[in-house]
Amino acid sequence: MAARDELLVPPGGPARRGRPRGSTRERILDVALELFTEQGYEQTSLREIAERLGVTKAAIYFHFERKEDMLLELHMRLHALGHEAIDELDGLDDDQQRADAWPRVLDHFVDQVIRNRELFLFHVRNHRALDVLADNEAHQAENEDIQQRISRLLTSEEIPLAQRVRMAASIGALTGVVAAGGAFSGVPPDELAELVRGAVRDLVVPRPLGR
Amino acid sequence: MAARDELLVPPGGPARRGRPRGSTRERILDVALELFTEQGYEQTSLREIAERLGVTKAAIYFHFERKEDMLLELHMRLHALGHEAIDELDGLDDDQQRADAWPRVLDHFVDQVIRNRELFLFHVRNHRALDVLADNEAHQAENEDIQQRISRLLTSEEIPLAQRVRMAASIGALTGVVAAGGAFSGVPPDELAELVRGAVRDLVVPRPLGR
DNA sequence: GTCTATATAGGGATAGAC
DNA sequence: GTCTATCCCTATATAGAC
Repeated sequence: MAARDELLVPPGGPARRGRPRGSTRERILDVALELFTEQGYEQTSLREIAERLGVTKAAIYFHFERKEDMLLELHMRLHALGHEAIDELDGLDDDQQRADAWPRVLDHFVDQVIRNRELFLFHVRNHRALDVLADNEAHQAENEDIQQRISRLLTSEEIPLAQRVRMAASIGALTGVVAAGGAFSGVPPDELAELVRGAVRDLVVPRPLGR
Repeated sequence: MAARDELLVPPGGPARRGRPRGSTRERILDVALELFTEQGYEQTSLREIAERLGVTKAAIYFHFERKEDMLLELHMRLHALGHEAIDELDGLDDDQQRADAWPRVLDHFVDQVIRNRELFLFHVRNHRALDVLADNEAHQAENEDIQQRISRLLTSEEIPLAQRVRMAASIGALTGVVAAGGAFSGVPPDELAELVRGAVRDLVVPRPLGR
């Protein structure tokens, strides 16, 4: 749990506790996050990362054995964001209950996502690239992520189709706002989160009275 | 207009009018669409496409001068899908009017997208890759696409933030359903489109009476 | 911790035979 | 229209000097 929270410190953020662990390593990850998000993992070469930092490729290999390991570390930070949602869903008995709890879970999830826009966007744009981590131990352990649970819910036959469609739509709506990137980058996270919560609620909670 | 419609014939579909123009070329595009969607444009090699067709890379170069040209041709087919929406938006005077027409435009757009799921998904997953077409003549001519218009609307200061957020969310919602891929692939297009229309309408049309 | 140099693999693209 | 063979470039990754 403590370890989980530690993953959430903002990349390159202010409070660097304990040993001043290699600022270079952090700087590499910062640049990697930025470029992976912008261009995609596979389109980003080590040379590119190294150049932007003013070092050589070989220098990077001192900090990360493989290119994959950067992807892995960034992905781990993201996992932490979904844990509350997972815990909440796991506490329920069947898929219909999980579907009905969706508005509540989503409410909280929206906050997490909006507040970690860049990390989330990195994930959205690279989730296919994560396949390369398939046979990585550390990843296997931490895996079983939200994405998978959600897919399972979306295909569950216990839930009416209309409800499943709206669940998929609500995730998409959230993603859409984050992916609109530039458009809302000036809006304070709390304000944006509130607007998005209102929107997805209308999407996912049936209208009370006749149209 | 006629040419535009012709682009919409289903890839590898039944009615092949005029000269039986090279079935090989069509088969290449079919495979390309599938692999580009699945793995991404840049992650798909010509060797891979060729292998699946049982030919060699060089054979592909007979039909397409450059790899880009496959991307271009698929992209062109997609452009056609957005034209009604563009025409409808272009008929209006200012951004606020366009924003208010959004529900109507979206209604129609949902149909187009759902009925051409694979092509749309191809686009969503590869729109960054389209940058390589930046200096292509044929593309320039046809360009000025919906994506751009939408971005412009989303950043327009004439439209209240809350409304813009909901517009972004509605696009995302549609994308989310399509991207959920497997989950709804069994559902007939018309039924799915109707469900999605209902959902995005709740998102984008303000609730009539007090909560 | 960072460098230069190199090994190895795979990509897109072209030439020329059939 | 499709093949074989090849060119050139860039990618990840490693070895070994400083």
